[in-house]
Amino acid sequence: MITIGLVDDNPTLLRNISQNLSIFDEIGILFQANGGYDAINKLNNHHPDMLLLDIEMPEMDGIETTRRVKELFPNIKIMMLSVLDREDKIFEAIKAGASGYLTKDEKPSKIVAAIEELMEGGAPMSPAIAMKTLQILRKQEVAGQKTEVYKSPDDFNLTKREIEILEKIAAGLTYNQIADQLFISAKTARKHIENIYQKLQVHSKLDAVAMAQKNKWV
Amino acid sequence: MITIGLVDDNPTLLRNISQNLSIFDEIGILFQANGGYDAINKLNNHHPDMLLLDIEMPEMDGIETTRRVKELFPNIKIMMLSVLDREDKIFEAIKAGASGYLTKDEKPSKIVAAIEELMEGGAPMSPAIAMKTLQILRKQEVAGQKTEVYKSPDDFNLTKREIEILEKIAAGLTYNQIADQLFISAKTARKHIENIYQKLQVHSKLDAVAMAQKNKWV
DNA sequence: ATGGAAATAGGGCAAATGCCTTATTGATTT
DNA sequence: AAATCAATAAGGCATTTGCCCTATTTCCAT
Repeated sequence: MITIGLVDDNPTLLRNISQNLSIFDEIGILFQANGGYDAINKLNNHHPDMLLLDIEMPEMDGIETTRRVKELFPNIKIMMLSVLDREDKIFEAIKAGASGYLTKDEKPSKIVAAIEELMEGGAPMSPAIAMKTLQILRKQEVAGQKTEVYKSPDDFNLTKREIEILEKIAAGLTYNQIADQLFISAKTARKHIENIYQKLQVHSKLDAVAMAQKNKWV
Repeated sequence: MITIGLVDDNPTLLRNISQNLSIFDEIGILFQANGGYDAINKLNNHHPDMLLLDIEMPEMDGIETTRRVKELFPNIKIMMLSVLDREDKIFEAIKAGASGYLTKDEKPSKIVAAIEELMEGGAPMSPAIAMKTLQILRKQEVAGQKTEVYKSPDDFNLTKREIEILEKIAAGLTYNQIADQLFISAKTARKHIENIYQKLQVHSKLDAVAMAQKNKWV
């Protein structure tokens, strides 16, 4: 069962959503809060998998709430709820740490689907919002466009796992730390790194990171 | 009914997907193509609502195909199919004009849901890919507008010699190589580096270099 | 079904690294 | 003149790293 905290300053909406979701067995509403402060307060006693968070609230809005919740409880996922699909709000929300973004007029079944998708690591968004997100991405991309002489990890036959490891190296982790974070033995981590060195033709972590940075893999 | 063109160089996969989708009445497969050229060719006679497009193809890959299709038929929507979820491919694809991105292992029902979401103007993505997209967005954001406040080496009381050493570290040299280049003993080089670590509050070459880069000393 | 990656895990060893200590010399500051 | 600091040099030691080796399991493709 996926546990949820509901946050909205409008009591009527709070009740509506709560009722709509109560039909579904796979969803459990742990608590309801009427604002950002109330939500953070209740998080001290309840630990839901995710928050459904209204973006327009007085005092502390959804974005600021997201920022604070993410700081205190990084593994609680955040789904933004909004009546509007204001472009600037979307990317503020994503920046703050939200992973999903729904308009309030979605059908309950869609909301449940979105909740499940979020738990699977996805980023469910209502269509109009998803489209805005793509637009933002395309725009941003063009702005940062360079002479693209960067090689792809494919050119070196790096596997996904190896790229993952490379990121950890770049983060300055030791073999043991990498092993711990990826739930593998230190020996395996070292083996991966050996293979990376082979493929990249380097001979130290420093060289590997330099290579990764030069090609913008990190 | 939503009409579709299927493009994949692998005949087996082509057949599989086609069979899986044929069960659903709301989907109609207008044509199948085994590559980018073939697809563009067939688009002259058929006009589907969207293309399901394999990203890894010989000759013309999914991204190049997307670019050309979007140029010729801007209102045909593109859903990328891929076995991988490589970050660089994702944003290449989005830039080229794709609106959806699925891994091939999705269940048929999910694929159909994604197709419908795409027609509603959304941007359906498999969870892992959606997460990558958010990461790209967050990263791009930081790159775009940053008022970064860089510290000076003086703030850490680094001496000239120490900065010189730091540059050598950043260049990936070992203690011995640094010693050779600066005409000092390896012991001295190591001592300098110890002092640098002290002052920067770091504990490895990697961390020291990261710090140097963050503050634009290198 | 069979072969080949990819991911996992481990042994062993020499070199490099990180960190502690002390010491000398010259330059700068007080 | 004394105190400080930067730069030099060295000894010692535990840990990490780089690089050999082998081996199993799973999954994918021929």
